[in-house]
Parts: sequence; C-alpha cells; structure tokens
Amino acid sequence: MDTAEGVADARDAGTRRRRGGRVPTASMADVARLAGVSSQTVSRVSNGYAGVTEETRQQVLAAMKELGYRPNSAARALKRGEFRTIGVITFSLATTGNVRTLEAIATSAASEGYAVTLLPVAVPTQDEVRGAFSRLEELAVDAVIVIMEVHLLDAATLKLPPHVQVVVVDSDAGDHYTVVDTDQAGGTRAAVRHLLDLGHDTVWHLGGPEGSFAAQRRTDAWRRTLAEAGRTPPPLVRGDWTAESGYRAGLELAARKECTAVFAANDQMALGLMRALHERDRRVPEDVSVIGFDDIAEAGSFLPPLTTVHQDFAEVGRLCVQAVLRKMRQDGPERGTTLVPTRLVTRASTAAPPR
Amino acid sequence: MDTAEGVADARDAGTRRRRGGRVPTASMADVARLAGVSSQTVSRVSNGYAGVTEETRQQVLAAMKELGYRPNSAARALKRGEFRTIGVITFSLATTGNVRTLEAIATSAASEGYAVTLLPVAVPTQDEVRGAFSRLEELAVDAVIVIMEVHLLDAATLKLPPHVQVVVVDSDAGDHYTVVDTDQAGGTRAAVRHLLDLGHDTVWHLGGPEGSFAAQRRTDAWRRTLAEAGRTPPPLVRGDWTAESGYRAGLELAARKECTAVFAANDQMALGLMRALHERDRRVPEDVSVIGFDDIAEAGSFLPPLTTVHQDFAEVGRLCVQAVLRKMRQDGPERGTTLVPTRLVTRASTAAPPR
DNA sequence: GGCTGTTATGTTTACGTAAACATTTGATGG
DNA sequence: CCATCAAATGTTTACGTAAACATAACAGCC
Repeated sequence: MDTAEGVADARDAGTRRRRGGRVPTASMADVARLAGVSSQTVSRVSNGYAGVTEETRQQVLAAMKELGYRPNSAARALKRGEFRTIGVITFSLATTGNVRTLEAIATSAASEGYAVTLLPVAVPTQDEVRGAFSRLEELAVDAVIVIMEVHLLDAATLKLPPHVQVVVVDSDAGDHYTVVDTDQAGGTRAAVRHLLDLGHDTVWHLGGPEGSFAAQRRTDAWRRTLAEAGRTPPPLVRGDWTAESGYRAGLELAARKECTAVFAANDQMALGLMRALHERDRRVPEDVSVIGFDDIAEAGSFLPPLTTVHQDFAEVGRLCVQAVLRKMRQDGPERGTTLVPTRLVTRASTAAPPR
Repeated sequence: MDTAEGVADARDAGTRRRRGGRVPTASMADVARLAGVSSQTVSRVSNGYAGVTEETRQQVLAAMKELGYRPNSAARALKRGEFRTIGVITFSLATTGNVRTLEAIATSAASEGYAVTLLPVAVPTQDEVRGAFSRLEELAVDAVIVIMEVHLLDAATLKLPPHVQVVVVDSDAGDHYTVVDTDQAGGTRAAVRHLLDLGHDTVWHLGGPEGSFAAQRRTDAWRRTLAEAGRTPPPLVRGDWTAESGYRAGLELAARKECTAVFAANDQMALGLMRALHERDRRVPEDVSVIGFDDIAEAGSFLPPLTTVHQDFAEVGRLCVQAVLRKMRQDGPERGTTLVPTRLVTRASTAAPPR
C-alpha cells in the first residue's frame, strides 16, 4: 500500500495532474518559474503591457513557448469580469437570412476579438426564449444578439440580467432594444415600383407567415406602395417561407388570369410559385412577372433567373456586433432601429405585362 | 471634494460596484449571508448535492431568488477545469450541409448541457485553420468539432492542445481523428444504380471542387459503381458546388447528345445544370435524367422536382456531439470513421432514357 | 452514559489571473 | 556622494466557486 502510494506520488511530482485524468496545462506560475521571474511579469508580457525589458520579455516568451503556455480564459474572465463572448440566440438556421447574418456576426465578432456562442431555441415560444435567456445568464456571455421574429421578446416579462446587452435583428422592438434590420419597406417599395413601372396594373403579393415581423413589414409596405400609386391591392396570399408553400399559393394564383405580377416575400416561395405557374402553363415572365426577396445564392439559377431584392446580411451582422459592443462599452441604454439598405437585382423573371 | 467622495462612498456601500461601471451580481457569499448559512451550503444547494435539510435548502433558494443569484460560469469553469462548451470550426456557412450539421450540433450539445462556440475560418488555408486552433486554445472550450474539408488538418503540424478533443466532419482524417460523415459512397452508389436501373447506358458526373473530400468520394464512388456494372465512365465534369458552376457545366453537357443521365454532386449544381439543359431545349427527364445530392429544402420545388440523395445532417450532428463527449469522458484516443446512411429520394427529374 | 457512526453544516484552501501596492535598481542632478 | 525619481520587477490580494477537510449535533447501542 505504502509502496503504491509512493509510486503515485512520484509520478505526480513533476507534472501535476488534474482530477479527471486531464493533461495538465502550464500556468503563469510555471512559466514564471522557468523564466526566473515573478508571475506578474509573465502577466505583463502576456498582456503586452509596457514596463518590461526586452530581455526579460524574450526570456518569458521563450519559457511560454517551451511550456506551451496558453492563458486560462476562465481565470482571465473571472478576474476581468468579462468573457469576450457574444451569445447569439436564434430560432432556426433554416432560412438563408438567419444563417448569413449569423455568419457575418461571427466574422465581425472574431475581428473584434470576441467569440460567438450559439444558443438554439427549439420552439419559438415565449417560454423557450425565456429559457434560452435564463440559461444564458449563467453562460459565459457578455452580450446577446437575438436573430428572431420577436413579439416573443417581451422586455417586461423577460427580466434580463442587467449586465447583458441585447441587440435584436428582425423585430419591431426598437422601443426597448437596439434593433438592426434590413430596410424591408424600402426593398419592398423598390420591388413593387419596378413591377408598376413595367406597366402592370397592380401587383399581387405572396406574403410570409403571420408571426413574422419581416413578413408583416413587407406586406405593409406592399399595400402602402400600391396605395401611393393609386392602385387597389389584390387579396393577400400567404405562405410560410418554404418553396412548398409558394407552390401551393402558385397553383391558386395561376388560376387568376388577371394576375400578371407577383411580389413574393422571399426567394424560396418565388421558386415554388414559378414551378406552379410553369405547371399551369403560365409563362414567366411573358404571362406573369415574379419578383422575390433576399437574393439567395441560387436565385440567379432559377428558371428563369429571379429578379429579387438583395439583402446585405453581412452588413446587418456587422452592425449588430458594432451596436452590441458600443452598448457594452458605454453601458448606455441606447435604443432605436438601424436600417440596412437593399438593392434591386433585375434578372429575367420580370417583364412588361402581356397585352 | 470630501463631500463628493462621501456621496460616492455612500452610494457604493450597499451595492458593491465592479470596475467599468458594471452592475454587480450577487455571489455565493451574498446569498450565504442573506440565508444565514455558509457559502459551501449555498454551493451544495446550487449543485443539487445531497446532505442539505429541506428547510435549509428552501432558505437558500429563497435568498438566491431574492438576490437574483446566478452562478458565475467563469469561476465555475476555473474551479472545475471544464467549460461545458464545444467549439465548432467551420470554413463556410454557405453550404446547406454545413449549416444543417451545425444546427444539429448546437441542438444536441444543448441537450447535453453544452454550449457551442462558433469559430469561423475566413480562408481555408492551413495557416488559417491553425490560427483558429491557436485562438481556440485560449478560448473557453473543452472540445472541438471541425466541419471542413480537411487535408488542411494536418495532425503533425497542428500540435493541438492535448486536452482538446477533436471530431471532424467530412474528411479522410480517420486515422488521426474521430470522423463522422455521411456515407458518400453508399449515397452515390444508390444514385448511379438508380439511373442504370432505369436503362441508361452510362451516367455522367458533375463533380464538386477538387479540394473537397466529399466531392472526391462521390466522384470515386461514381467511377467504381460504373466499373462494377461494366460501364465506361464518361469524362468527368467539375463544378464548385454553386448553381452557377452547374449552369456552365450544363451548357457543355447539353451539347453532348449521348449524355442522357447526369449525377450532380450536389443539388445546387443540379439546379444550374437543369437550367442550362432547359435553355438548350434538352428536356428533363425526357431527354436527360438528372440526380442530385443533399436533398436541400428546395429540391422538391425545382423544375422538375429533383431526384436526389437525402443526407441526414441532423444525425451527423448528433453523432459528432456524442463522439466528442465520449472522447472527453474516456480521455481515450478513439479514432476511426462513423458513416451515416443516406436515402434516395425519387422525384420527377429521372426517367428512362429516350429511345 | 460514554462510544460509534451518521448527517448537516462550517472552514480552509486552491483554481489562474491581474490589479494594487511594494520594493529594488539605476540614472540624474545638485 | 547622496537625494530624487523613474523604470523594472516582485508581493499580496481578490475574483467566485467547490473540493477537501473539520466540526458539531444527534441517534443508536451495549
């Protein structure tokens, strides 16, 4: 027994072992010992502070390299009171927009030295969102960006941890949070005007699901633009963002001979719509013009290539990160909405109406 | 002066203030004080350990609630030596596969009580990947999943921090890491056989970019399957995964009258391919059958709806998390490749060859 | 009634870092 | 040649948590 213990002790003497059989990592103290300096000096080198001789610095760096030293982020976070991490809450990664925005956020955050932690919310209910926030509170996160359609985000009930800053994408919560969003209204206006300018009497609209703010804004702007031009809006047709729902709606619209121009609230639905029109022998764009929204990567390869409203997701993501960092730094309750402009991309799916 | 300081002191007396003007959060000590117990007891309650009277427990819980106590994850991580976080390194979120896998990983990880930190790598060079790993080392991460085409991942040069476990998706690095991947060969075989069974003499292949292992495997399996059936493989045509590249390849293939069946390495390229065929008056599937790979959400809405190989990304993600957790827990150098089966989804883009 | 064992709780300590404060060293100026 | 000061480096401490160890309280037993 004694022998066994002795052996164990001997083994542990040189390289200290953590519980759980983990491989030990070098700490500042280890580096300091090897370099023959105090751990504080190592800290200074590690953080690039002034007041260290070049000679000492080189010694420390050498020791770090030899031991493969990496600062322990947990200890750092504990000491500094910040994690250099941004949490992103998102309902689904099924839509191009969310994904592209997330990607841009991750890239922007990285360039600012921040990591991004992903917090998927399975079902977009108040409870689930609240659950995500609740988990978040004990998570290593300094700030939060919510990519979500969010009436779900009720400031009153949520009771966020006070130090967590929130920025929201795609919401009308501008009164309570900082919101960054694509200029839905501007994009819609451009799309609808494009069709009217081509000579169409009016423009039909294949809208997104009721729950979505983005969808609602596009629908509202569609109505407004038609009204401003003195046209009567035809009945609204709704989909749920999927190509499949666009197809179903398309079968309906194909039956309406008076329908010569459709503004679909996203490209996927436009895709399904065009398939339905094709099946019913309504040619695009000769008989019916179709315009989408988003400008997904494939839009130019649809049959025919789709005219659509290009969203600058990268910019949205960048602005989110900027906003969240600004809020963190100033600690101020900055609110309001920032809009990112869109651009109309004209391809082959729109043309003058048949005469 | 004295007055001002006095006021400041008075303000700070009750609620301690952190540097940087942060709002203070309650610590275990605060809860312990309020509940009239030791902080260790609070810890026990917080971690659900046995050996605490129900009465005491309730008191502590009440105190926690009153103070809005949340465990500090940095301190916890420091003490426990683990972050309960998995890092995901990914090159691009532009492909459906990567995104769907990421989503599944995030969901699985969450259900295991792990968070997911996203590490985007801008350019997929060795250096960049190494950079990501390097950043990773000082990041709050217990394990890493790489979603990437990775010759870039060279075990020898990388020198990963020894405690970080790695699982790789889409790679042939099975000798060095644990790899989870879709059964590319099986899916390809099913696709090619489907076309041969319909009566086509041979099957053309629109492959993915050279750099990609997934692409390479699909190409290899295509050749092998044809060889097994005693057919001569036609010349290989390459794209870069985008619909646009599929379109360009399609223009080429449309000129070959002997080409009656094409297996595209992904759905996007199949989309572009079909557009090119359509433009050149080659009907799908009457003149040319087209089959894709992935089964993206829109595939059923293409013109015509695309026959394709369905990948179970959710399963891939789930298995990745399982594997990484297993590795962490056993601390064993488990290696090898796990394959996730595919399923052929037959739609309208494939038919018997013209006679 | 003292001994043993169990259960509930308290105390001490360490995790790795970095701020705050302390000390040493060497240069400058009178 | 010593006082003064600045620069370089060292020492102490705290961040919040939880393991390890210590103690107290009480029940059961001979």
